[in-house]
Amino acid sequence: MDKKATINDVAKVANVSIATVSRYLSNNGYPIKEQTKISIKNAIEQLSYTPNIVGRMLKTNKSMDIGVIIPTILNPYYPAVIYGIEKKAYEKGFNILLCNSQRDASRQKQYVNTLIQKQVKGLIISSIGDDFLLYSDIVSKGIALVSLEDEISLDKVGQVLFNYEKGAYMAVSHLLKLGHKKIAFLTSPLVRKSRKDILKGYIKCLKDNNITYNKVVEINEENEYENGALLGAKLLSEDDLPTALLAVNDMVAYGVMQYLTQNNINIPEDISIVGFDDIKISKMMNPALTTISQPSQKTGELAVSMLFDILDGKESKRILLEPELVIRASTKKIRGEI
Amino acid sequence: MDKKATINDVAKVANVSIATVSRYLSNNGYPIKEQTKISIKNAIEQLSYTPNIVGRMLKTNKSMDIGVIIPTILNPYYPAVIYGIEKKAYEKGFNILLCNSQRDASRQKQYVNTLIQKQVKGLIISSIGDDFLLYSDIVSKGIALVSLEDEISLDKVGQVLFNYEKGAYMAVSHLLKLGHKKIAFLTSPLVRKSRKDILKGYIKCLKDNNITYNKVVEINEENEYENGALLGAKLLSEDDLPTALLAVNDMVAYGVMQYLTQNNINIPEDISIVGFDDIKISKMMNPALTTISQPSQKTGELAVSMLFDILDGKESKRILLEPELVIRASTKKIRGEI
DNA sequence: TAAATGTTAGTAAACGTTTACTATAAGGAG
DNA sequence: CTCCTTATAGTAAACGTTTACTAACATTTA
Repeated sequence: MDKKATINDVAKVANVSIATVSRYLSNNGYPIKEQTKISIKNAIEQLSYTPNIVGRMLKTNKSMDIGVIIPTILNPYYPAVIYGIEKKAYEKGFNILLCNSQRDASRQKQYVNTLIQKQVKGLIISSIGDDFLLYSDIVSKGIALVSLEDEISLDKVGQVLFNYEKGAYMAVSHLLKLGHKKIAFLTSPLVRKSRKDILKGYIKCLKDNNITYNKVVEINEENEYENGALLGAKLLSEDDLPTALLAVNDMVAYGVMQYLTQNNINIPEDISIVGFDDIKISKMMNPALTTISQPSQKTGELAVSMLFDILDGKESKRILLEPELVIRASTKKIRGEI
Repeated sequence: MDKKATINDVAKVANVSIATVSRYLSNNGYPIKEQTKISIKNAIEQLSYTPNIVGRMLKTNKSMDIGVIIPTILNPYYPAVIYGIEKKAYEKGFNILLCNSQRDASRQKQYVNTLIQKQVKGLIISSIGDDFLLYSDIVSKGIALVSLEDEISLDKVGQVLFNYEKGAYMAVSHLLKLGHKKIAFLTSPLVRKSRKDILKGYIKCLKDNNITYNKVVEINEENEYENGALLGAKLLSEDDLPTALLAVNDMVAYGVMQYLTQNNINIPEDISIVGFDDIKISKMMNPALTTISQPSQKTGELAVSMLFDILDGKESKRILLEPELVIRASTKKIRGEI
């Protein structure tokens, strides 16, 4: 708990200059006598000296941190993304500053500011909304920026996107093929572009198949866990029940499933349901959830690679990941069809 | 992308000294003329200046980061803990450096080193194992340390513990009350103290109730998601099947449930199962999982409070959280009993 | 009116590093 | 024996802040 040892202390004990100690530590080919090396090594041990990265950072301006801003860590989709990010970042010796915006724009802005001030090398953000000024501010500070999911109309920004519209289209197609004609879309607030795209895909597929029935059930709450019950209740309160559902994400789907089951509606016998994301547990649910797979871990890994590419001065890219339909037990042919 | 503006640039533009700018920024009662304030404000805007926290940190030695090391982010228990940590930390203006040890001791050690070098103010760790040296190293560097789940025999370390043994005892009691006499314990490698404690509770409860049947099914894999199938297979490969199961955590329970269901064993009709953790989705499973509730978010919040207490020089505490049995649908009276 | 006080601002020394220069000694080339 | 090179090490100036001193006024106070 005493004062931490610095490079000066080490130099004094080893009876060399701080430059030599610094060189010893940086371990770049600079030649140092074996003798000297040993005494420095001993001094370091004796003082249990640890380099102060803050000092180094100030001098070299080489931060080894990347900021990560996500809307919520409670939807397992994001931990999976973070897993990918952390994995790749660790390989490069980078650390992650994790920020949870809680889907709150001012909180997100505050986090961005802090991260800039902390001199992060890069920033990966799954943003609440399209805040052009925020992004350009980051970029103009020389910080590599990668956006997840939401499209940003700005140069020099890496983007790992997902074809939400197509995903929704595939989901609805699947339900139509099973004979469903009354398909509802259950969703959290339609604020993010990704969600709006899902809506688009849903509408488009219905239109393309000349289905007139459509029902969008939206609620104001952001908390996905509790949304299920709310959405379920709202759904059941109306007449003309659908026979199939598309949920904006898997978590919402679970909530709805649970609510419906509790209200004696069987899945998939009475109502089929398709989720969105394919988080790990979706295959463990009973019934296992049919869903649109979005490669979360890969998204994280790609984001980091892209970030390093930008830092290396390469042209910033834009990747559009394609959805995949994973058919499990929560969807089946409509009653009466063979 | 030009050179970032510094406090010197601001001072020059505003035509004042850097000291004045610094005072303006720190916004502590130091009196500054309105006139001066305005010109500084303008200069800052004009240059779109952002303070460099690294410079500040070096001078003040006041880091606003806390390191968090967890074994895996893929088990939703940890994101919930992180949620609690982040929430509390944000209130105090602290940021989180998230590290995923992947249950790998050397990786954990490396992360600890990096965090020390980054001058984190505190460190919250859910550790792989009991590495006394590692801990004392941290403490001796003046970094506040809080350990989650695992007990550390070291002064000055905050500890948020959980009564695993009692939890297991309660789980087994519950199963016994339902008439089960053949209860197996399914677990990932018994390396962490927490897991060993669960085993203890399991054994003790059986002994207290004069039950001789016991079966511990352990596998070497750490990946909880895939464990289920492995454990399930191992279980079914033996004769004398149990009628009830205790899983080391909810994720393992899901895996097992899924495997058993696929092999035409119904839960809870054929086999009852109790999990451990009560992660959010456990109530959304179908059947919903009976489990021992471990307050994840609260654990995170307590850890941060404790950390700040230590930083404030208060006596470091040790909190033992008590388990709670949450009865849901995955357990029922043994076949034949009324 | 002189001294004391309050307001406002500047100077310069840290904080712990890295690194461009510079310096010394030793060994080879001519 | 001079001159070059190579191996090794030191000096000191940065990096962007904060802050203890000091300074210059203006305003009270006695």
